[in-house]
Amino acid sequence: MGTQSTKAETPRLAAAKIGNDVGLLLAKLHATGSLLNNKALADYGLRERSFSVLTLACSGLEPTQRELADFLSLDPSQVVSLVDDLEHRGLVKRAQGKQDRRAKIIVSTAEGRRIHNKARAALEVCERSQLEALSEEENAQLRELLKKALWG
Amino acid sequence: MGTQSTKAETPRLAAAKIGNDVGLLLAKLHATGSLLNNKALADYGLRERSFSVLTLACSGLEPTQRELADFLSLDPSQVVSLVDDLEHRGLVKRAQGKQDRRAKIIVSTAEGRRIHNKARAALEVCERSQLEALSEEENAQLRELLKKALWG
DNA sequence: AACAATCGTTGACTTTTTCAATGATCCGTA
DNA sequence: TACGGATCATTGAAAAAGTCAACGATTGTT
Repeated sequence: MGTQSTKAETPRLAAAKIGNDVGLLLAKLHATGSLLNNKALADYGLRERSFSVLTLACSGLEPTQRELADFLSLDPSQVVSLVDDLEHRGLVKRAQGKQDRRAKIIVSTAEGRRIHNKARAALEVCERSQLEALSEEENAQLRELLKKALWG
Repeated sequence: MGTQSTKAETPRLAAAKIGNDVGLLLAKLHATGSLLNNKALADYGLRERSFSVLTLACSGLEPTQRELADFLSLDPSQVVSLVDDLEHRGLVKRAQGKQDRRAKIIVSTAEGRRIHNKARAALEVCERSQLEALSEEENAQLRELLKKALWG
């Protein structure tokens, strides 16, 4: 995640054409965001990824591990580790797939939902501060554009 | 970057509240983008990061390695590796800092600029396909929002 | 029934990230 | 001017993350 000074960074280099490169802008905003998010989630023993898994486990959508891997752009083996960790801590559990007995469905426990609610609140504060330069409307606009870019 | 199927992903899980989490949206778009970008840059022996460094080296802004690290959200030691690689291939060179003799300024060679132009063209095609769900106007809007979020 | 494909899991392997230590240099201050 | 603390690039080691092939169990297809 690189060296991240707390003092406001003077973006002398943003003038370069690269400052228009969507790939870099995404990488940069993602990097600084991850740092803040992970810091905020540390109080709950979570990181960005385990939080994502927990969120989906709490969603009622009953995702399989394969779906989690696809949705989160992770290798299936990484999902195994994440779920192992959450399961050991009693926040989620593996249930057998309904149509497919190979698949395992990840569902949250009551404790998992409790932790999730707290963590989510903390993350929202965090996200707001990350995007504080954006108005409420621009914030929503950004979300919509990202979603559209991903899923049309 | 995890398992990435070529077939269109059915975003069943996007319905979850997490589909509104800016952090996840950024991570996801960045992940899929990186994959495509790196594939496109492979023809030139570059990756996203070395391309970024090369771009800044070509910009005329005469960045120091420290500035590169800050701007690209990398550890200074990672910049050393990236510059080492580009320098060995004759695409950039290290010059002594003007005011500060500790610092090293990274500048492009003629060959570096040649490669950069080709790579940039390839990346633009790639980026356009990544954001094909967005209109030209939305594309520009996304850029502006990301820049504003980063630098106000 | 046989076959290829898919799911979760494991383990090995590579790459990336993180961090502390170092010599050179800069800057503020006594 | 000289001292002391800070910053720069660099190195190397340790930790974390990512990649990949193989496996048993199960599925769907022929």
